[in-house]
Amino acid sequence: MIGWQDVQAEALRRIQSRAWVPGGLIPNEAELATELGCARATVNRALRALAEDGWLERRRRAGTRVTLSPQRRAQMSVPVLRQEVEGLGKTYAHHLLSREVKGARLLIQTLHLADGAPYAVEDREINLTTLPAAQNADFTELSANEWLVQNAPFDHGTMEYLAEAAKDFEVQHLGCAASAPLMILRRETFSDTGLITSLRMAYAPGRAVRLNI
Amino acid sequence: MIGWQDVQAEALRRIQSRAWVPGGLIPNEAELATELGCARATVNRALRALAEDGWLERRRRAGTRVTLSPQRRAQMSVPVLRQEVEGLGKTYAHHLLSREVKGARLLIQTLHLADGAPYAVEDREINLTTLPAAQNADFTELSANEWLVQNAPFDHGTMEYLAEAAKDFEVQHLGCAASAPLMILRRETFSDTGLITSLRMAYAPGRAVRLNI
DNA sequence: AATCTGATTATGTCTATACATATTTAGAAT
DNA sequence: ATTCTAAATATGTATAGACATAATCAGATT
Repeated sequence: MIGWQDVQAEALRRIQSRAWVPGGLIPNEAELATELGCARATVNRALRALAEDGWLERRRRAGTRVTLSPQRRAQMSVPVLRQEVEGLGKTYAHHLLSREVKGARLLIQTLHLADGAPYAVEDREINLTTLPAAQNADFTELSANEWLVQNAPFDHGTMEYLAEAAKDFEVQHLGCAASAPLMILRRETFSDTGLITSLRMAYAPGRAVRLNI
Repeated sequence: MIGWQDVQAEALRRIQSRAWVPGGLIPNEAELATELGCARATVNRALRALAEDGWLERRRRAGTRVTLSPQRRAQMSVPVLRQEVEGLGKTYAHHLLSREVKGARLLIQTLHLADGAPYAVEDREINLTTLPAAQNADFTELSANEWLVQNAPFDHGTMEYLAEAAKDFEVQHLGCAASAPLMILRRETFSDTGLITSLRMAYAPGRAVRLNI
């Protein structure tokens, strides 16, 4: 019995071997089903998966084409520091450095530690308009990062990694050399009602952002 | 008529409202199908999609559970410099800086330009054992990056972003300050027969790695 | 108590069929 | 030629039914 993964593998072979040329139309689902000896639904599932992975472009009635330049996509999970640190086999801890309310904005600074050594410093702003509950949260036990993961499911957001020279504040808490090159993460997350939180995280030297492709 | 996207939306609502508690079992497909008034296949498609997005964990016979800490995943496309630069509305160009064969390794250095200004310098190594055709390729017209995209479909690979101080070689070609903080990309790509190519790319200051979540 | 065995069960998948929907194409009317 | 309209077509999706597969459970055996 031929399954959808077999169909997918065969289709991918034809794409990579250029039997199906980039930009060109491929046979329709019914034809492929007949040729490969399976139901159209099976072909559909295989081609849909390839389209999700960026190999094919599909439009009703217009048919299915091989993507011109198959942009490979890489996935990474949104970092939760505790898990990241514990994944390295180290013990996670954090210190609340400061906490201040300015109007509807709650400003928080946190130092994250791995085996007692500075791992990252975080400068966070929480929007109390969209998330009033944060006003009363105690971030000394549960870090703001973790509290938000548990209490504020988000809809969408943006992440941005930059290389910047360490600022005084970061030099002080990370214990790195003055203006050392640091990996900086900026992130903003939104719920359907608006901005929840934005942050700037500076990682201690040596931290890499790894992705699999 | 209730469709799989409706089922997905309803399930997501229950997850986010904690009607289905994190870590807990949810009703099985047959029950949900009866409750929502659709076929099991429709529920299956919805829950499968949620599992792919990390909201649910499914195992045969064991049932479906809400993921304890829904690790949101971010996607980015593997950068092809020409497209990246042209996406910024600038003109792309490149210079082959050096090309050398050392045994079975082809070493290539390339400077990438955006509107004539240095955008990145690339230090690449191509494995001639897995890709002998590269020996005869002319990388002055088509950059090594693009030549490989077109001629060496890869299976899998790793990417790693780092923040490092600019080396002399990079200072010289990017025209940045000595030991300026630079975003560095290391990448290795493999085919089923082994390593195809590895590279170190240093981006001119200010370049960010953006992801959507 | 420990181990094995078969029944049970929830998800995984395939099939045939049907209809929906977006698009294109061809033909008719202007 | 242009515009409108209807037919054709490829993908999208829903359904019932069937069997596959993995994990679990309960009972029997050692």
